[in-house]
Amino acid sequence: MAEAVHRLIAHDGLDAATMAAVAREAGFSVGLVQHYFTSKDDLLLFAYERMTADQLGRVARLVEEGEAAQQPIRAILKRCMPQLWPLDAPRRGEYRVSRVFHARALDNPTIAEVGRRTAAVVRAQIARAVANGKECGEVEKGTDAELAAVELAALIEGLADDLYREPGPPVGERTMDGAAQAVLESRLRALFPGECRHYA
Amino acid sequence: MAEAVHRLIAHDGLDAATMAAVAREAGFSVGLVQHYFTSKDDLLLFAYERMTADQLGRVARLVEEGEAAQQPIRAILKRCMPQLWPLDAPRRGEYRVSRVFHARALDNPTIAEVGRRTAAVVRAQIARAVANGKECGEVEKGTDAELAAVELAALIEGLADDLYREPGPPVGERTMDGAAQAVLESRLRALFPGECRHYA
DNA sequence: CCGATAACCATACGACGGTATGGCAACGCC
DNA sequence: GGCGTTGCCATACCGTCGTATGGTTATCGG
Repeated sequence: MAEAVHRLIAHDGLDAATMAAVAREAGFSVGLVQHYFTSKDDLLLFAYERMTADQLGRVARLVEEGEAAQQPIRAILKRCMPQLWPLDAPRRGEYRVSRVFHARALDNPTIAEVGRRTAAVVRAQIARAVANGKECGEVEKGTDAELAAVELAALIEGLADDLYREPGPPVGERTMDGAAQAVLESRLRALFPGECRHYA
Repeated sequence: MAEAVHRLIAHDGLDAATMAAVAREAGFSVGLVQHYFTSKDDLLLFAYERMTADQLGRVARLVEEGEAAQQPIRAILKRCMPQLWPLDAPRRGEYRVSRVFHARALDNPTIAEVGRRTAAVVRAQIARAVANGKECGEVEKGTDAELAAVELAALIEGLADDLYREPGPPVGERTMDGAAQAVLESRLRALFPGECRHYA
């Protein structure tokens, strides 16, 4: 059912995610989804939490893989962050859903809390990455990990908006896609200038 | 009427901005707002355009003032950008409205176009500021103005989200407010390291 | 002064969405 | 084998919202 909600919102917006539509999309009856979710808000909240959990899970897996392959932290971050960018169809869908809930969070404390928490998790993960970088020599000692995390997290979010608005084709003489990648790359290179001294 | 729409959305969300509510808030009858706006979408679009125009106008005025006072470009930018941040009540209102329309833009091409245009204007203004900075010595010649503009614009947007979520009080041991200011300050200082050679 | 256009209003209409209700089938415990 | 609990459904209900309609007042050019 959560998948149905996700599909509907991703494809046609929140208004399309009516109880009847969700039931139809999921192949059940309206009564059944009522049986599992006491209200529509419950349903939406569940779908939202599920999606954010998915996203965080994906990046966690990437981090794990990267660490296993002994990649430098900068490289890991560079692979993780575009996970939250609307670069292909499924992620454009996720972006759409996230924006919808972002707006809904303005008047729904529960949803706002989910958003707040995931944002905090993202920041914390980046901060940890930077701290680790200081440990292993990729990051200069003077760098403020918390501040760097705030910056990078904000950058990802902001660039995601631009990427959604201007997909593929050019803005000016460069594609937004390339610009976003370039900006991220440049900031990561500035924040992680060194080489890891642990891995040969 | 546009003001009424703005107030309602800013205070109670999009759902509160019903035709009847808008009419009541504005002190008119439902029929009258129908008289001026052929549909609700029209009304919302108008209110949205009005708000973005307001914002851009404010920024433009600040730029003008700054130039008149012969402030360095970095200082001007530093004063302009928080205009788009939800730091006080009216700007929190604007932020809320902008998020609502941001979501609505996902399924409404006209609104999306307005968002796209204003984002482009913001980017262009920043890019021009950077270019001017190169001219007058505040910015290093090697800096890519377009790229810097994309970065700064994205940064503002992303930080705005954080600021709305975590107003005033602390996250970790620093207020988000301070963190955002610090991040912006640091990036501006990195991108505008020099002094203007025109003004004594 | 008059007639038309614009400002303005109260209300009716039609549609739709979330929830409530009552009921049917199936399964498992006594 | 009965019986209650659970899974599941169709549909009725009620509120609300956007819009349509018909009419009333005011404004103003000729």
